[in-house]
Amino acid sequence: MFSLKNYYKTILVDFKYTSCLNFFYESSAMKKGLIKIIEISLKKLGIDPIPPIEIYIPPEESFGDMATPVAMTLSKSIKKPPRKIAEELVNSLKDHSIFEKMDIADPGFINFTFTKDYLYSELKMLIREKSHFLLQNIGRDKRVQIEFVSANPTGPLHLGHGRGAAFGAALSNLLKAAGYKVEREYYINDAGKQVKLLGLSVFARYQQLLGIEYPSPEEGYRGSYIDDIANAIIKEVGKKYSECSFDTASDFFTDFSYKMMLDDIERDLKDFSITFDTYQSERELYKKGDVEKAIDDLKMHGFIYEKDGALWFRATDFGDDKDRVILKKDGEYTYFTSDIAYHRKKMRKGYDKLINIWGADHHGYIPRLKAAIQALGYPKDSLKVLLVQMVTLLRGGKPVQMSKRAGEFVTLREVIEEVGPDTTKFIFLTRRPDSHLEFDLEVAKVRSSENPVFYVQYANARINSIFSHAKEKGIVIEDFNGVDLSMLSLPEEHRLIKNLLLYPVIFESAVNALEPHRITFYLQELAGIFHPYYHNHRVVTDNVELSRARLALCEAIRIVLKDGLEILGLSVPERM
RNA sequence: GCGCCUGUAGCUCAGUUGGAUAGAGCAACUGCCUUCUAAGCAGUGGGUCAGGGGUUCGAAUCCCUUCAGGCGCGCCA
Repeated sequence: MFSLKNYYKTILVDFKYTSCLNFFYESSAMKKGLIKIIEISLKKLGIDPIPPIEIYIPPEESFGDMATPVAMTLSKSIKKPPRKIAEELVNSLKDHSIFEKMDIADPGFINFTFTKDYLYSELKMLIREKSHFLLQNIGRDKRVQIEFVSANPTGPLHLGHGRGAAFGAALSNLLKAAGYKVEREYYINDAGKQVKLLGLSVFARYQQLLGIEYPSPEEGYRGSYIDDIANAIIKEVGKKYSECSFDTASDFFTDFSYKMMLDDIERDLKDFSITFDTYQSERELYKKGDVEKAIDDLKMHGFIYEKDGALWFRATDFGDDKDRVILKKDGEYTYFTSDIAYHRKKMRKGYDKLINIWGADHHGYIPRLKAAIQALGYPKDSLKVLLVQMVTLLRGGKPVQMSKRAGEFVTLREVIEEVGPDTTKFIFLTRRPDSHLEFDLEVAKVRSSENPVFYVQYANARINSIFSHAKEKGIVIEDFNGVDLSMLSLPEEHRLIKNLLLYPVIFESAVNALEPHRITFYLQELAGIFHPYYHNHRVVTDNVELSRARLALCEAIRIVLKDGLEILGLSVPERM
């Protein structure tokens, strides 16, 4: 009988692995193990240098479990036909007990099929050591800060912010699961013209609501939320500021307004299950002298000059299109200036990597910020800016009119209320962030009964239900160790096991590509194998041993589903 | 004019960073609830991967070019 212990021994003997546990838990055993085995065989065959070994899942299930094109890759450099290389490699791998078979396909693909015993042992590992199986220490405790949403507190969140929020949160969860130390931050633009304009817009509305004629600012903010703030102020201070000038009331109105807006935003995010670890205020950067220090720093390094009565930063020294003003001739700083200070502060906190998630409309801003980071003496790629493309909101195929000026737009809150938070998130997370997204309210709503998100969640709920049923029948499993997994002999069961064991492969690729949506697609696939299996075969039957084995399989599925759903920031309902 | 993103089935989107015969969901049509949940299952149809050229064993994927859509090119934020 195959035993895991023997397998470890095989590896120890063959490859002189001093720490086989690392080898197993570092990533997918199936993939990494295979890579290692091939590398060693190639070395034995006298091939040097050994190229990076590519392993992928074959296009047809019948081909095998995993495949490599390495023979083709090598063909040129060692001047041998790919088929010949493949044959030699397969030959040298023959002794390994984990392969049921190895096939060579034209022009030189090698297809590997694992033994069932190997699959069972890996499945057992998944169930027994789930934290090790799921937590792959790719990040090695590196500190990453992810800044996202950071919407100006001058209006409610819209759907575009929602996309950034869903993506940012999922990415944070993903990296955290991958062993990074992740901090999520929201940058509050509470200084500068925009919040002041908000204050003025509210001030005008305040006067109007008190029956005093006062012009709303030309380019000011409108919409019912402005009324809400103005009414809240009336409730708070009554007519205290009626008929006084904006100059004297400016601070109060501005502060009151943006703080109320910020509360709203926080509440919206909370209802979307998005949380942050830290908030950074722009005002605070000025107050604490961070902005001054940043400018001094740049001056010291000689990247600042004066022209036309303003101070300029030599962004062109680092590849930007033009130099940028950091102190205007009217004595005000630009938005960019505080942003330099902000990122300087971030860098000085000692993160290994900064990730900013921005709306794609800000892409033109990247070169100047990266220029600033380099001018401050940090490597260019210490900051990674991920762009999230725009969202077009439709209703029944027709664009919903969005006029910020007229205050007519659909807020994130309204969408969540109409469509539901999980469905909304799922729609965001089934797309690459850089693809333009069409969000049709009618489609999202109509589909909400048959939405893919429920398909995945339902699989988990179903499994819970199976376990309750098993309990009623008197089958309770305290320890899966004693379960005989070789009872799982159906092709569907082997498919499920293989799919589960591939989760770490998908996970790792999602981490490396910074693309949580790969998890979403994987979960749909897993659920798509489980549901038919459930339909065609009963888990709990009179055959107790078989029932126990199938329950173990269900347990493994539940572990992976839950892990994936949690990474995506979706709820995991126990029953539906 | 310059820069960034996108173009894949009727619709919305994936496509393992260059791999084998390009996939899923929705929509359409046909069946299945006396069973551990029908938010489920089984089946059918659907493609010039925007067009053209190139790179190589191999391209939806990389390079060039044309076309189409979106966004950006402030001493605004």
